[in-house]
Amino acid sequence: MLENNFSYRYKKVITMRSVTEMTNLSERQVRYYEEKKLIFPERTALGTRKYSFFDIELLIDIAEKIKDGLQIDDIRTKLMKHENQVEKMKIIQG
Amino acid sequence: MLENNFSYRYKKVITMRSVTEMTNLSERQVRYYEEKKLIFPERTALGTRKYSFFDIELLIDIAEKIKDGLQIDDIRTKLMKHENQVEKMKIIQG
DNA sequence: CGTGTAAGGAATTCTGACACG
DNA sequence: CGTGTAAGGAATTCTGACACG
Repeated sequence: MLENNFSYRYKKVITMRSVTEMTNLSERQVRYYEEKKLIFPERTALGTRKYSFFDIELLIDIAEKIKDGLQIDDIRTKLMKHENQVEKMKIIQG
Repeated sequence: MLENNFSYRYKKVITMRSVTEMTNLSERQVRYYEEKKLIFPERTALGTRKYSFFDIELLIDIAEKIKDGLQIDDIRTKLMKHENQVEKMKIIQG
């Protein structure tokens, strides 16, 4: 029992199949969002994609924004902005 | 971003492949421990097993106990005792 | 008892492409 | 632009069994 809860959210262990089940997206959609640099799954030695719980959350968020009429490029820009802000907060807060 | 970190530990999403990679056990071993009622993976609609991070921890724990010379039946007994104690603590505390 | 292995079938995942609009 | 689909190959996972000890 050495591991801590915190890492579970970011560990890439989830298969495409589970991703489609949890997000209600198609494989095509999930791969397309990767192609468009919105998500970054890891690959096993044999090339199968692995996603984290965080990726799942992100995909659900992305799907919602698309449904609201946003374009993928804009979503990526927003995500990157948000990421930058998190980084800045970290630096400011020390 | 609705989900909470806590559930990640128990959600069954990890494939056999990842389990063997993370635990260094063989598929045979993992299935045998299930046969012996030490772990309880879920099944997808199509019959493939899914494990949680908690299952991974448990398997690592089990592997250690076996290496120490314990028998599987004894390990199961211990695990169940521990579980009962956790249950009792919950009742006592509230 | 706990684990390895070969066997065959069924389901998964991948890539690149064509299609629609 | 974002998504569906058919195509074929490669790797995964499953079960039941035989083996060793």
